[in-house]
Amino acid sequence: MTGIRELAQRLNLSIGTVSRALNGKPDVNEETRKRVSDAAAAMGYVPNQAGRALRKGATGIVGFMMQTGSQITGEGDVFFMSVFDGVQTVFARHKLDLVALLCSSEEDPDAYMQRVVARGFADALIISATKRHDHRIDFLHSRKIPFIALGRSETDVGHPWLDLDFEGMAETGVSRLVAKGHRRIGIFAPLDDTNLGFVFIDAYRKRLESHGIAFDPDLIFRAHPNERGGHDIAHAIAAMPEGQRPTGFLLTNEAMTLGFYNGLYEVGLPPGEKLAIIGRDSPQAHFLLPKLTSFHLSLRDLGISLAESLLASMPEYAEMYPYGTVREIVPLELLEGDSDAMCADQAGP
Amino acid sequence: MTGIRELAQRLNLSIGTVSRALNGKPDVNEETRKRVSDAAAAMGYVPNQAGRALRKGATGIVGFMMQTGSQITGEGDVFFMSVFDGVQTVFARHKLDLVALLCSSEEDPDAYMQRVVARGFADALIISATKRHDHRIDFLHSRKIPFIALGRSETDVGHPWLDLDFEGMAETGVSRLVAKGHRRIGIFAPLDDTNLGFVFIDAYRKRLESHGIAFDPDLIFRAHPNERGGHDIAHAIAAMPEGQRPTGFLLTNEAMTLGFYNGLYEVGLPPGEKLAIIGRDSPQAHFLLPKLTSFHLSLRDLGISLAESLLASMPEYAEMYPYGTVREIVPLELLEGDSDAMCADQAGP
DNA sequence: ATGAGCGCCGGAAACGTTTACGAAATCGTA
DNA sequence: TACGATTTCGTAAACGTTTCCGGCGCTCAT
Repeated sequence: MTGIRELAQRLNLSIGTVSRALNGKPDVNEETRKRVSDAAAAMGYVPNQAGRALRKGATGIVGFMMQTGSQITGEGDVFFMSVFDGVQTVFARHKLDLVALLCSSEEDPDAYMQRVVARGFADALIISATKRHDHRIDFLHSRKIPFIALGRSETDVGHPWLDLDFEGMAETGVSRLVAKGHRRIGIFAPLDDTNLGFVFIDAYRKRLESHGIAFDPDLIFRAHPNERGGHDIAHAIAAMPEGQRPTGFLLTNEAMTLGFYNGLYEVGLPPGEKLAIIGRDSPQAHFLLPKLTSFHLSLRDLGISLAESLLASMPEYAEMYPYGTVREIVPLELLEGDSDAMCADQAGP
Repeated sequence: MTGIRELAQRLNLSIGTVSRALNGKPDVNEETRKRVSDAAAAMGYVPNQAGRALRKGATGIVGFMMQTGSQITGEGDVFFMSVFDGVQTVFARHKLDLVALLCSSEEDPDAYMQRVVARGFADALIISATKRHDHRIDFLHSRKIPFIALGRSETDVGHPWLDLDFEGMAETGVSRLVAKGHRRIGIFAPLDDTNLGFVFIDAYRKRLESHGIAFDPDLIFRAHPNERGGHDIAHAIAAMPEGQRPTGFLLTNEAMTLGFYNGLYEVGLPPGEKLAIIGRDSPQAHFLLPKLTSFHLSLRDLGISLAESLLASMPEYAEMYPYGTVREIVPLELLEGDSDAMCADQAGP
């Protein structure tokens, strides 16, 4: 292994000078700086992670915490991959490395996160799938670890977060379906205490009542937010007496939208005919028939915002991203399709 | 931050003794060892990653390299998540940490891997989606980094690998379809030079010829190995003149199987009626109608084997996993369904 | 000519941990 | 009692890097 010592020796320089040259410190001659970086490239020198981290007290690593375990995957996997990519492109500009930290299905997620933090593994963290009351937020705040949450939460320590506009989706979704004559509008909600569930149901209920429609808890369908969950809901709907079934449905998850579509075909309730659907857009959804009416969001852009907002809350990057502590709800775009094109007279009683 | 120094001071011990006590070294009194671990737990002491890594020359981290970028995701995401979980449960037993290294869509995967290795970020690596000729293998071997490949490759440095039994899938798949009267059997192949493509096509061709059926390159459908790819193939088939279409089809990818199914419904070629299908099993596939005939494999078990085989090739764990360097093809189980139940007379000329 | 200022570089400490080595204490045995 | 063996612990070096500090040589103004 070629360390900074070999490099210095070969150049007849001290290791201090070499280090300063490589790190862009001011007090080094430009010519020698070039000599150093040339030699470094030639010898394939890359600074040792551990040594640098030990001295600087920072690792240059940001962790993106996700859940794994096929049956309880918090959100769609495609979702994470795209967001991740966006985050990474921003961090790369600052020579920060992003790693995905996937908590094993056998380990407690909170304990896992605490271990990661205590070891000083990452300088900053991105957490997702925030619960209504989330210990992780308190913990990270008490340890003064820079972090950003993808998702709002009731536990608020003044930390930065980004979240999708679930209120907006509920409101335009409900109003759009009501305008088409629907009065029995079903929605999806997660099984656990993920915060988005509360937010979404609240907004849905309020908007219904503003249209003079009573809230019916039987129209809230709980499932895992993945493809299978969507499938399950389709079957649950088919099992209901025909008069009690929803005539319109609102989904906020990409994978679930796909599963729901397929499930409806299976149970003989083709989307757009027997049931009006507004779902979430995704690359895969572009091939659905009938064309899906959906809420669109660039996940890569979401990742970029996430990264920039996190950097804004880190002292050493704050002046490059002078956003303050961002706490923002990002809107989604409505893509009109045919899946909710059912007209009023078909819409039931 | 509470370091080993504070801990030692509080116990009136030297840091050396504390370290030995915590690391299970023999020359420390059992009573003091207990005192130390109790105090460590009470103070919430966790050894600093960087300090330990610097001294030991090993990080205790294993990297699982994946590709990202929604359009070129090498394999299904569900696939990775499940395998990852299996790997992690094994590593957890040895206090090894597994992190997912996702190369950004903007960076060269090879360069990314070299940076990771040169920095001494991970002690060992898992690589996947091996190419027919794969630089990564040569590089890792030359650097003497323990690694295992998920997938065979022509570049062979005597390294350990695990791979799925693509020959077996081709052989039983072809023979099963031929037995039902099919003579035009289509298969999927990846667009790039991923090695599995070559292996699969070879076995397919040989088995066809052993049945006296001529190989027809038009029956090889190239696409990305994901849901959209499956969808694309369905449309490609529908666009063919009816006589030239395959009457049977073989898929080796989970996500693609799902996309293919849906695509076939869209283009009016329902699976099991107009086209016999044998695909890859997945949790999502259990809900397909007609019931999918598929090759099943526990991805979690695959992950476990992967982890154990990697450990077997690491000197410090070799005696716990005395497998030598494993280079193994793992078989898949055939799950009989109805998607290939089409009888001979329907199967066309 | 002399001191201040500046550009550039070398020396050395420091980060937190592990581990080789030696020392002290205890024990058993001749 | 004396001496080797054993147990238990402290000391200090080492891992690779960054950064503070001091020093050299040079220029420029006094």
